[in-house]
Amino acid sequence: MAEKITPRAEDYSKWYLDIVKEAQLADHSDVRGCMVIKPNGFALWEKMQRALDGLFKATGHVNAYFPLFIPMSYLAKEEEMAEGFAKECAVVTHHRLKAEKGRGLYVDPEAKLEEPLVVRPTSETIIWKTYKNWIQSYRDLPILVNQWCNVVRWEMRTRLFLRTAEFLWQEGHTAHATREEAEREAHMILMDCYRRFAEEWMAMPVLTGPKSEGQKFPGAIYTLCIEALMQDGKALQAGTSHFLGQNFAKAFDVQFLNDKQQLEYAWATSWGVSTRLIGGLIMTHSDDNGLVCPPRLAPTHVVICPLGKNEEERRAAQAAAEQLAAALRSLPRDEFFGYEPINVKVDTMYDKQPGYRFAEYELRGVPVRVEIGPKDLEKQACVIGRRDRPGKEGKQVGIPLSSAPALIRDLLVEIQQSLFQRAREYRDRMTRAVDTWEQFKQEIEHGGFLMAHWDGTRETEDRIQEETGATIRCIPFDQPEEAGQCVLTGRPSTKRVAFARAY
RNA sequence: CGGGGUGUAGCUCAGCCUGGCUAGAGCGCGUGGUUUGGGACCACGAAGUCGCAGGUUCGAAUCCUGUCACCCCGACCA
Repeated sequence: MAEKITPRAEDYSKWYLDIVKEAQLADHSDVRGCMVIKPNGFALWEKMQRALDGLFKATGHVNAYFPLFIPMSYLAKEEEMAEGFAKECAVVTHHRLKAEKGRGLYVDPEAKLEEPLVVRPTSETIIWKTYKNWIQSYRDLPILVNQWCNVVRWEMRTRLFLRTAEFLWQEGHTAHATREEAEREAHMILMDCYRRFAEEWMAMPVLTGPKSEGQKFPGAIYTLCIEALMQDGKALQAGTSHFLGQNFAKAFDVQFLNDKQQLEYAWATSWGVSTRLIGGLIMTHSDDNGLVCPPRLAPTHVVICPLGKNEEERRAAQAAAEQLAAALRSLPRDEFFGYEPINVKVDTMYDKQPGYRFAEYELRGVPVRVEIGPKDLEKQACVIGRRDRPGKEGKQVGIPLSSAPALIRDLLVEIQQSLFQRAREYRDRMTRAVDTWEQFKQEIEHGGFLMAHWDGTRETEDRIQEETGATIRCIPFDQPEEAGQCVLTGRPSTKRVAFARAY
């Protein structure tokens, strides 16, 4: 079975690419480092967008849109950011081509732009340049804006979803009158939007907390992150929320008059998650049979496969399937499914064998599959299989058609919970405390998060990375304070931090 | 940008070293038939200017020169 997918144990990154391909999520495009997101993959992204957008709106944010192109001089205004992104920017230098017979198309040298335009790698600069015009008084604050868009970062090595030259994301950019309010915002986004989304929708447990100085975003005072652990023991940065202080307000001279009639620079945050989350979702739940998709984000919740050896049997089975589909679609809408109807597909690939059809929907990650054949119809019943327990083993037979809709609905909720629980158990099992350098070097080879004391210096972090490939992923909020000694230098430390090798 | 590799049918590749007559296989695709409760089989069929441009030769997928693209490994990253 499942010859199309390279087993995880054999080659994890090949397995990952097989899943992306076989679940029809995305393809490599002809453009280096860029992907074509196929309808299945995009449907997943749309579900993510909808859930996240709901969380942003519920916390007072609104959507807007800023230009794709950023004048190079804007990017230059904030030094750390300029330095951080300089090496990976796509640049527009001309505004016209020429078409000539015999010579074809070429760039018109006459059409050189006075100032090069950078394709946004992130939008802080152009947005803060704009905010200068929006902000004069404390009464104009806060500004709580988000945008859904694409960005380009000219990466050397790319992998579908995890790192592509162009990717889709959302970027929130907020402006506040006080430091406290901005910091509250950065924390709130991380905990109430990103953490909740990761855990409650993606069923992906995450560590939450600041990045170390060495890992923070260029231009930020500090960066908060959600950090997940993939099945191969490598960590994935799944989302970040930055407290930017007054760096961008100062770079773009955004001052406002506070209620004491004093001029003050505005306080900023920015935060984003991207299509990388799709990569994280795949590597958190999927197995050697294909994609496993948590029900809350599944483009299709239920597939019903009517079975029959001839026209007659098929007609009867398909009628029953359509009826069940209609019953599922008309179940009362609830919060779990985003107040949308359950999405049901009736499969009619009769030219393929049943086994092929079952395997196909396992590849695609449909959480629940229903089989209705002549044997079931005799008893007005059906067979229900759950994707998180693939193959024949997870099937329940003889479920009466009349009670199937409610049962399937509950099953979807249960699958969601069970995926989260399984992922959390794995993550917890792969998270362990280490106290000596020998232990550290040995344990890092087995992947997972190593909770170790660190002396807080950049030098130590760099040395650990050089020697082991591991970086500080997160300084978890919920890690208790305790006296200890740095795992490398033996210098005093008050808290363990999470080390891992990462994507 | 350094090191390695590959461009032949929609996909994966063989053929190239040692030039030769209609350029092959598997998968996929189409048609017909037998099948059908965990990835079926048979028959027939469609499909390639052999990455591109030169050169050598009676003759080039094959040899030579140039060029482009992509992949893998390193330095950078959501």
